[in-house]
Amino acid sequence: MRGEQPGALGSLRESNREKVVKALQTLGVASRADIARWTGLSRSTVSSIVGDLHDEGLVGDRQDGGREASGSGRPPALIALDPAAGFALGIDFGKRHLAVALADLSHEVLGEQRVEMTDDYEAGEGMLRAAELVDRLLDDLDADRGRVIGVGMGIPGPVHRTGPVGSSAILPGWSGTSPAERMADLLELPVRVGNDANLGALAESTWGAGRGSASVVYLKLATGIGAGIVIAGRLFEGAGGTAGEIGHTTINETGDICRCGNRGCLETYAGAAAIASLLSRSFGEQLDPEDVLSRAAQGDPGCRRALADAGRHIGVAVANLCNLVNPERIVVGGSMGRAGALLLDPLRESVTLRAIPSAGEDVRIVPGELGERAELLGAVALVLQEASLAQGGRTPALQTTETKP
Amino acid sequence: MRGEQPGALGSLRESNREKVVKALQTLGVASRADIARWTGLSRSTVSSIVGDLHDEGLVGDRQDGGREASGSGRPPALIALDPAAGFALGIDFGKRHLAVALADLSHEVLGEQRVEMTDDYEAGEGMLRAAELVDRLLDDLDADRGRVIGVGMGIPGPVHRTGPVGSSAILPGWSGTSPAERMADLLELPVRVGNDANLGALAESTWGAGRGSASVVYLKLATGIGAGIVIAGRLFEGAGGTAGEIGHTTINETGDICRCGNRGCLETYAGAAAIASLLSRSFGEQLDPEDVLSRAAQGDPGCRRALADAGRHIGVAVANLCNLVNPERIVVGGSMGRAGALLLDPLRESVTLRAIPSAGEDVRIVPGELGERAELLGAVALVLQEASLAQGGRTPALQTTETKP
DNA sequence: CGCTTTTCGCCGCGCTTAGGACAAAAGGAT
DNA sequence: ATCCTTTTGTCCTAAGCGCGGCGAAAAGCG
Repeated sequence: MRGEQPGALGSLRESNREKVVKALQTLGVASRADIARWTGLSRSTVSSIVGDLHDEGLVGDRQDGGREASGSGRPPALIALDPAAGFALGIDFGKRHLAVALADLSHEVLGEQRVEMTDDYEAGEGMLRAAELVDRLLDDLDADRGRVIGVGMGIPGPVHRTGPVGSSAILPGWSGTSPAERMADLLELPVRVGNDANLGALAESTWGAGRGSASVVYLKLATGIGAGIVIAGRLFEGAGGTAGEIGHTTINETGDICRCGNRGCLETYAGAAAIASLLSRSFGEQLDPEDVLSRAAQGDPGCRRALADAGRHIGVAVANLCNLVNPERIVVGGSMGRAGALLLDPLRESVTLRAIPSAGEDVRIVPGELGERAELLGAVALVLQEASLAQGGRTPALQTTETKP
Repeated sequence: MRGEQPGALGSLRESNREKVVKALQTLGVASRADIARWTGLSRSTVSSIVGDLHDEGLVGDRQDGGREASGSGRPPALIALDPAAGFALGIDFGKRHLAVALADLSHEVLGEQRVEMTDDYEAGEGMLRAAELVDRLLDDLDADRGRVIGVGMGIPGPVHRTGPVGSSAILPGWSGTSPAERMADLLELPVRVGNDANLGALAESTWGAGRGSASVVYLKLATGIGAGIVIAGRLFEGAGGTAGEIGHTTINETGDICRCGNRGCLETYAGAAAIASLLSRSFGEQLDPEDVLSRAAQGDPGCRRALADAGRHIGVAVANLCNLVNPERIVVGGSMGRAGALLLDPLRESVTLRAIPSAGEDVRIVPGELGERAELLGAVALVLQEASLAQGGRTPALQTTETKP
């Protein structure tokens, strides 16, 4: 808060610019007068700002479309954000897949590409493949690379703010590298990184089941179990960027050893791998998590029981989370989230039983709406959230590797 | 007089006003040039704003004090927020005591009063006594009641945002009432309520061991165990205002029944009452928490062991909290917090062992600095935090004429 | 006594916004 | 067909605000 010249006047202009851009994002196509009414600014001011935006090529004229019958009077000169003014790129590195997506500034997804990968692929190889995918996607969509304002990158596992990935046991090849920098070098674009649960939280709270809630926790149930916390529309990342690691909540102080080194973590009870291996042992045949889900859907009592138990165990940790964070809504996603009521009902029951009453009553626990696309869309959202359209001062897509969140 | 609604311009002015007030609150006594350097604004702007504040009687001249030897040059005309411009009142309702404090806007505590009460006194009686204490305090200090800008009120137990206290088993007499309204009626002043842990968090993060940290969790260890979470200087209260209830973290799914209705809560293991009753059973004589602390300090091995075990149990819950919230600092207060290293060392050890490494490394766990005054000062801080000195005298609540679609 | 240093008040400049005047472009009424 | 009303967009002016610069004031130091 010191020294740095914000150029106070400029900041006022900038804030009003932001209002106008937001109005255009919300209204889609609008006249200058519409924007003035929506923002509360005067028509003159709006006209001036729209002029700037027009000169910078960020808004374009719309030769009307359909709605010419709005009464008598001079017909409005309709304008809209130029979708081609900027793109946001998202990359999702999954355990067994890789996906990229491109969206324009109006939050419309223009295209996606996805490839399956071998288990635990090398980080370097994954990034090369991702860069290829990005090239192909941009080619296919005929999108100008220079107008990409940023890249969001989803990584499973803890992302420490200082750059290198922590001790992620899910993708061991990623340890010690600084994926953001390498990806930024490869793509020559600014890159922001988020972990899978945080991105899912962002996506569900922006477009999915968390829309409109002030505080949303996204629970990703898969091989690992993670949570992303969104408060007042902003991701809560904690001091070091590792907030939301609910999978390593201690459920039982003398339980099994977890890959994190602790004992009795939630993941050792309710992670997809734990469930599958439990059932494999009992059934005497090798099951993977997908098998568990499909057999449970077909009515297999053992698989149903295993999912219900997992739900109850997760409920213990979620109840603790409700006591601590008291969120308004919890959105459950991830591959195991598809189990639906089989898992969600025992989870809800467990939460009502174990959370203190007022916290338990405040929260609504709902399934996610975005499915497998949650992380990918979240990576896009990470870029759109900071969409620097608002600040006019240029430098949109230079080689500057802004890896700092 | 003629430009009655400058609109956005006013908001800029207001924001700079806020900066100047904040600088004065931080610096205490300062010259205009000091403020300019601190805020980054120009000397002219500061001079103009200080002029406004002076006209409104909010700042006054300080005829120097001591520090005249700061080099050669024209001596600065020192100014300071006029302490008499406004007061903040804090009331702390404890289990066995009642305390009130008065502070001025420069965050200086002008006086305190404290009385002991019988266990579990009636809410109505407590509030009457509090109102009497307030009257006496204002009389003693010769403070003008009309200049009290607000009252902060500390209550042990969950405070639901909608007003009435939830099922607080600590002060059963308070259930169902709306203490804020009753107190506001009694005092004829605006009242804000916070629970004890939240207030402690606010106090320690403003004046105590959490100064300067972006995210602080305050742990109150007493009969109950609670936490207050401060993120970026703001209290995080959750959707319903009950965030931070760490005392009811489930430590053992099949443990003892807790007063909250759940089983195996942290409080049933590490609450002061639980420790004392455990030791009483073993020792065959009635011990209260104070006895445990004093005997442990004198070297009694049983009491030391009990405190260490409590620290370890609390560490389990705190590790979970670190995984979820990833705070920068944890401040330990409350009556049991006085045990010092006896309890803190095992707690730290437990956290390092059980939190995921990156979260465990980020956090520093330190004892509180404010002791018994934490809640009381926090109640004052609750008022000072929202001190509306920043917005100019005119049109305090008229500014909000939002026209959203 | 003069020089340096630091502070403070005042003035003008540039930027921004709000509001009014004015032209433009329709539809409806006569 | 012509005029009036209505809505829109632009231009111009007035006012608010912050910033930089100038000069005066008030010390200490040589």
